[in-house]
Amino acid sequence: MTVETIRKRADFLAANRGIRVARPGFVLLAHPNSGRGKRFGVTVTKKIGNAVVRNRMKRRFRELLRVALPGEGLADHDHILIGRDGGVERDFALLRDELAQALARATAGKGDPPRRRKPHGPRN
RNA sequence: CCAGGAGGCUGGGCAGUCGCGGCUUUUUGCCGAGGAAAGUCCGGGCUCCACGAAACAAGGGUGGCGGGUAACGCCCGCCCGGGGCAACCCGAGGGAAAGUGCCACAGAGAGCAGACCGCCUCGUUCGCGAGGUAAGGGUGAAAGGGUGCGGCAAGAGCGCACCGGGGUGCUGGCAACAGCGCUCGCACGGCAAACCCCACCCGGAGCAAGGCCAAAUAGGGGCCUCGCGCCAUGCAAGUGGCAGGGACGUUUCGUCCCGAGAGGCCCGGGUUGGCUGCUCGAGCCGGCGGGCAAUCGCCGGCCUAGACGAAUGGCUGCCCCCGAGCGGCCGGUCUCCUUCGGGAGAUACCGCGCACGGGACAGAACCCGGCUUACAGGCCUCCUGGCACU
Repeated sequence: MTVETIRKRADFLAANRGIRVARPGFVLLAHPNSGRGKRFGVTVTKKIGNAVVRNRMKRRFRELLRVALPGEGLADHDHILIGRDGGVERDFALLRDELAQALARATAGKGDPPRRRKPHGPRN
């Protein structure tokens, strides 16, 4: 089976309301998509680095998801990986293990609390 | 060999495996980032918009001369000025005799010059005063040509020679310009990256340009068919009454609501989306020819990413380059011993082996020509100066 990529902005925004699991190199979002199969998307903001760094991170994340999703992904869910600082240098095998852990937590329904927007004050 | 100058190339390689984007005969196979893809600073192609042509105005740009080019602010060659022993490097390099403006501070004086000190002459009450003088001192970024000789009271282009400069003629050069002659004692300080003047160039916006297709739902327009009860009032919209239909409640009845559209066909616009523009082009490679060169011509061959939440990646092995570390190692080198066979020790340096770490700047987004900036390491060519050798 092929795993589709997510291309619509609305889907990315919807995933924000799903299960969220944070790991050192990335944040995993999982959100039910009403029967459209396993899909994935990648978000790397300009905060992470220049075009070379961002593209490299996206390529590595795609490879991670391509390997992991058919076996460990959540059925009929959108999976989004958000890049964090340090995700480019991090060892690929380590990232693979961390993605497996994150998917296991998401399957069990245990996510980290969604990020709360603080109108003022420093972000933790 | 050392030091220096100029220019060009390259930007890890091979293999396996799992993937991604295109094309494909959809099994299979082929192709798939850069020299800067970057900054978006110039110049074009291509689109749409505006516009009789052209000129002028405004605004912006360019600025020695000649050539190259589709074009350029780019490139090549040359000239002039400056720097360097030299190779070579640097220069926004038109006009200051069209006009306006500025030249701070210092200084006596800063642009139709100017006597502070000094020098000279005369006078003198010996304190100094009057006059001459731009050679010397001092100030300054700059003091109205420079050096020398003559001259003079002291001086001064006052006179002369050479250099510089202005004017003019001849010669060479396509030209910028150069050389030579004659002439003028010198009249015209600098700044135009101050305004300005002169010559030449420029319409605007950009592939989110532009073109095509178009579902569901809602809405617009046209035509046809059927329908749009009665009374009162009002220009009309509307309002009231009666009749009709519906909802609630078991019915009489009460309360509330509805009461003019419906159907068919056609047309146009158009959101999300899809297709196109989209890669055959001022193209790349090789050869020959013209030209000092930039570059141009001819012939032959080749097709070389076209993505759009955006494809080039992950892992593994071998090799290459660099770094520091470990090992004294059948190498080199050094020290000591020696029966001259060799032996023992050392390891800064060269070489060797072993694991370890690292391999730059950076990712196509309509396409070309440039410029600028970033860049680990490696390779090549030419030239200059010096030293050594034959």
